[in-house]
Amino acid sequence: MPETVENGLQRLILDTARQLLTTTGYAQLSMRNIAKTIGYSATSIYLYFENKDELVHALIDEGVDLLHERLVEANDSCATPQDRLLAMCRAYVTFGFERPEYYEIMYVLHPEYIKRYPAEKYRKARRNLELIGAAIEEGRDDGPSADIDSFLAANLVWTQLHGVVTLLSSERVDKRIDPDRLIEGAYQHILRSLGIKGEVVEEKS
Amino acid sequence: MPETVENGLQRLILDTARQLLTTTGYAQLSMRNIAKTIGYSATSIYLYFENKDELVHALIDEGVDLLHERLVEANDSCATPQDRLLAMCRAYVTFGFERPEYYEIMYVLHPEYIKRYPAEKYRKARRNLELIGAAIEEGRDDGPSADIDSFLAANLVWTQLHGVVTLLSSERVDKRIDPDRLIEGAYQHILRSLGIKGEVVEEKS
DNA sequence: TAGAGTAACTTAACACTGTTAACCTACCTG
DNA sequence: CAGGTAGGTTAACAGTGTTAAGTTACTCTA
Repeated sequence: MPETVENGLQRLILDTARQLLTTTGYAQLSMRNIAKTIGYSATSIYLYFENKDELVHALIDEGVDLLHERLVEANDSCATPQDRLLAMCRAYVTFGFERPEYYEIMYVLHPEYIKRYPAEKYRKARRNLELIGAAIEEGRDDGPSADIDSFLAANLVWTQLHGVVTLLSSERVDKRIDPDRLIEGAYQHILRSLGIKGEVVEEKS
Repeated sequence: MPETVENGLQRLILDTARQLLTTTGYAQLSMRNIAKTIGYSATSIYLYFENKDELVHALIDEGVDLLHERLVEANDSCATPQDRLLAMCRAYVTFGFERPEYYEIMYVLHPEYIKRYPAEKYRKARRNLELIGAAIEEGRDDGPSADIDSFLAANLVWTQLHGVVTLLSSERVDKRIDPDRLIEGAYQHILRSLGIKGEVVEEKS
């Protein structure tokens, strides 16, 4: 029965859950597995989390923050709006492939979780889309339009990227399709449909 | 212990599974639930299906056929390639929303299933994309390009539609976004990026 | 200092899940 | 009539999330 000196068991549970999620995947993320690895009984978790959903919500929250960091980083690393948009698209897709477990609980898993997902966390998730929307807004050739339109456009970018990430990483895309070409094609697809004249460097691999 | 006169229990199991899937959703589709509704024991199912995966594969197969019918129907109902492409996009999205349980097992659920998904069924699923690819190929303004390119384009269309369907039906899209506008926007997105000059009728609702 | 209260954690149990092994029973065949 | 087998069954295993009840051990108060 180990005892944490610091903030207590809650932190330990969350850390273990995150580690278990990233190493063994969501399928192995059970209350009993978490408990076993920290040497507590499974029911102890319920002293700090109402149920598994709430625990997963906390992990989703971490994932949203993680993605946000990456998007901000991409956004800050480029000067022009076109480059910023493209960099954020790349950052999003990279996140999807590098942290599939996070991506899964954030955007793929059954929305039983989401139903009870607190509104405050929704707001955090929305920041990411607003970041994309801002780049679109600034990058428009024909002056600024209504805010809601660039937000809609951001959502269209999102759906495109989400489709690429999920279908590729679930291996549902035909093997004759080169993943990189599909991804780069999606970027071109996005830029062209937004009327942004930034050309994508042709793939070479 | 009811007894089927026709092809036997296999058919009955499959019919019940399909009905259970569409009425109560995948979450309630358990071996014991299927067995209970037909008045057999759960283990009887294993006399006709190796495991639950194989049963789900059969249902996926039905879903693929169902979607294919709808796409062919859409394809046949329009004259120009542009209209055919748009009609198929609409048919795909409509299928996704009208048969969410089928869509879920076909394109969303965890790919543990897909891993063992037989190659023959992969081929059937590919027909749907080839249908879209053909319309793109014919609709191109600048003459025919290589076959693989229009197939890639078809996959890009697919990822866009898939993203819209999954994010909308999992209620992850911001409530300030009108679903219909997002969907129609996706169609415009697709047509514009493909360089197809067919204009989409402006939404009015 | 004794007693009460409570915080932190445990075990046992319930109702599920997919799946396997062993069994039973009725029928068909040599 | 004996034997094999097709087509079912029950019991069980290992796993899941979750709840109820029980057990410590520490702290605060009269």
